[in-house]
Amino acid sequence: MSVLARPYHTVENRLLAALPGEDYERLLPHLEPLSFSLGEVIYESGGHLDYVYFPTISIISLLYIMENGASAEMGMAGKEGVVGIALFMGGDTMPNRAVVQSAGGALRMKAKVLQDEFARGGQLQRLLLRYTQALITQISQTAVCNRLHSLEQQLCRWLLLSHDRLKGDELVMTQELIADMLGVRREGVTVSAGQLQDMGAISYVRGRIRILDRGKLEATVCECYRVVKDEFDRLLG
Amino acid sequence: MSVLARPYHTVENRLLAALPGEDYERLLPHLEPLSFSLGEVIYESGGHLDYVYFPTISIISLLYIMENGASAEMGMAGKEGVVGIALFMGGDTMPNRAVVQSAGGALRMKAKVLQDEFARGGQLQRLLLRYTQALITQISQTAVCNRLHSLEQQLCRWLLLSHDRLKGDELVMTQELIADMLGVRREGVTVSAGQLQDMGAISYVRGRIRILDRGKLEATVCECYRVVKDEFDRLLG
DNA sequence: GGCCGTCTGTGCGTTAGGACACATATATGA
DNA sequence: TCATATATGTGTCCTAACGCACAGACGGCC
Repeated sequence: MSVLARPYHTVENRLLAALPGEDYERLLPHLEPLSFSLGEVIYESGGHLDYVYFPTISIISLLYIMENGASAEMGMAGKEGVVGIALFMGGDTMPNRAVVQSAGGALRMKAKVLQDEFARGGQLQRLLLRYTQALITQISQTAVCNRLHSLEQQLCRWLLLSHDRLKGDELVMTQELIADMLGVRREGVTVSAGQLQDMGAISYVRGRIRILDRGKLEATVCECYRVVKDEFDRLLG
Repeated sequence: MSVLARPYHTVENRLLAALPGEDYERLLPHLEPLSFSLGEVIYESGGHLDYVYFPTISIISLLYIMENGASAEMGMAGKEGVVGIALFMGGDTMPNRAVVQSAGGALRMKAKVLQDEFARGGQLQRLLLRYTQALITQISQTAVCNRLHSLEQQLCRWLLLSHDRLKGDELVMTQELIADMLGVRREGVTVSAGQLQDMGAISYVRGRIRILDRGKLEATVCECYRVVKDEFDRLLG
């Protein structure tokens, strides 16, 4: 079976698209398409997972929620990755929440099927581990960026990472939600987004962000974006 | 071979100590003890690794160094873990630096030996993956803590995480170096460390910190410490 | 049209931490 | 014993971001 003959939605996930035909054929019957709506919680902190999810055009945000309700994003997963790494890493659960940041499709696979396939030690294992390493870099860079860079730079990083995982140029997301992701005040996002809008990088209308000029975002962002992007390309490109 | 019959230094690394006797015997000839001195760089950002390192009484810090020289720690590894996860995750290198934060012993194993053993899919693979998941939680919590908590709380977290990995109560580390780890100014560390000293939690004399009262540190620290500690205990305990 | 809920814009006082400048204290070695 | 390098303690000013309050502004629905 050639790549072109694969169902379109399957190929849209880059991990699945990178599987050799033989592995792909074995797994195809176990892949079930589904659709996520904005804000949907895929798993809770410490919550058990029955499936792993391979996003196709959706974006999933990994958030940590503090005891006092404050939150901050540690990373995100889109068509380049998978949600539910605890299932093959062996820990079964993670102490964070996974929330749909951008509505859209995904494919799910039963935990048991994934674990069995992982245990074979083939290409899927290799891909999942490399993806996990890239995710570690993304989380690390979030830590560094949180420490050392301005809100405006972090917003640029977040917008660029999201844009890379989006189909078009429009992101449906209020400033309030972005503030929750970045772990900052909503007003702070208003100010920084206003600056990006003034320079013509984005337009922002009531929960709809449109990326107008990536170049301007890339000129404003800190090095953290590039580090993460390069590492994903290196490991999975 | 019983656990007690194992060379003392080997058992001091908890990952190795958790191996079944059969696996342990196969790997023992490939474990080579060595000693790290304070400040030694184990690998550079993007640098190739010939060995993985299992710390016994040393502590290794994983730092990201910015283009402008600023730095921030993303995580640390001691007797509970291993340095060089890129070798079994498949990425070969990581975009960070590993530096000896506390001098002491470790065991090293040739990359090839580790990779072959990992590919067997046995207990070592399981342990390394679970450790990696715990490390992800540590890095995530660093990101969240950097965003949401005070320098004093972060210093407490750092001291407690280090203390858990230390043999005694004394840590040889200047405030300057702690500042580099936490990604803050040296003066900020002086002030926060002064507060912890005033409350009798630690004593601090020219590059030697002594933990006097863990309880007081635990009363000051944010929830991040507990989340990380519990996750390590759950996954590797 | 008019109401209401949601989203965004803005202002103002507060605060944690940064940048910089020094003062002081301790170790080491000539 | 003195010089010097290293480590820590303080002070002053500055800035980014926070907390809070409230003013539009837009969208949907009656």
